[in-house]
Amino acid sequence: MPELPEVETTRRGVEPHLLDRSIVGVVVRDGRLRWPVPGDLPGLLTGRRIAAVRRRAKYLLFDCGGGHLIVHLGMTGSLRLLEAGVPPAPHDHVDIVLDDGRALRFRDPRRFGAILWTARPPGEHVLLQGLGPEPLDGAFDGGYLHGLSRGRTAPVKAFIMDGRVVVGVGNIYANEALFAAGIRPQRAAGQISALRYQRLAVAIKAVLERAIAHGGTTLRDFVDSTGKPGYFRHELQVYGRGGEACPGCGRALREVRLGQRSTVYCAQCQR
DNA sequence: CAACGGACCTGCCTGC
DNA sequence: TGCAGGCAGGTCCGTT
Repeated sequence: MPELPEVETTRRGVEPHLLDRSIVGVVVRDGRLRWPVPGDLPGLLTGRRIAAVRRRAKYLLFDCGGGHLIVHLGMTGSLRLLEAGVPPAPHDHVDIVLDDGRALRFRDPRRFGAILWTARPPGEHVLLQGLGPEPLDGAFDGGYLHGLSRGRTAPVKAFIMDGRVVVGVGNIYANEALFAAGIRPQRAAGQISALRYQRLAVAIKAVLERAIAHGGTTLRDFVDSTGKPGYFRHELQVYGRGGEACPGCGRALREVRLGQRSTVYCAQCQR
């Protein structure tokens, strides 16, 4: 599921309900996530007050004062805020129970997500080290992409999906941004001009911001903190539309596999 | 380093 | 109807 817009939608949904709430209990029904949930997570969290909910890349960071809970939603994860007494469904692996009786519930059918704890500044955690800039920050622009890409032979789509280059751009939005910028996904990253990278950086920012405004994209699993899907799916120009008419020129969109990922583009509009 | 394939895991859809 | 195979929003890890 979650690329940056879905994670940010989740963050915005849960934050107002968590700020200054205290954690009174933690229920781990299945701790077998991408990495095992720390066995002492209930002990680590119980009694702590949540001071902030931040996001770095696709990680949610819950500032608990004296430590941070790190949550990643993987491919199929979601976080919902539930009233007391809602019985758990399959794949509802972890509940964090708050002092108002409600619970933050983590669901993740494929268990590619993660729930970790760090007592250090979260940016020092091994998973957050070496990450590239946030795409919506000013430091991320066409000049940055152009400079970093010189000499690279990998396809530009793989380049912008590499978290060391820029974070938060997953398969859906990489396809969408490349279409908006008129760049063919297979083109070697190192042979794209500065001007075209400028267009690409603008396109990445625009598509992510629009997706956030629509509450993210739901293909199957993603729901926001209230359990509702995101509505950006209806705005997608190319992802999931292989064989359909290009919104720009009307020719059939092509669908290929690039780096084992479904890739859709218009051979006419994207060069 | 950079690039690439495989791995992790469950559910859903397609085609035989 | 049943079953095998392929595919899905991520990203780490090992090999070349």
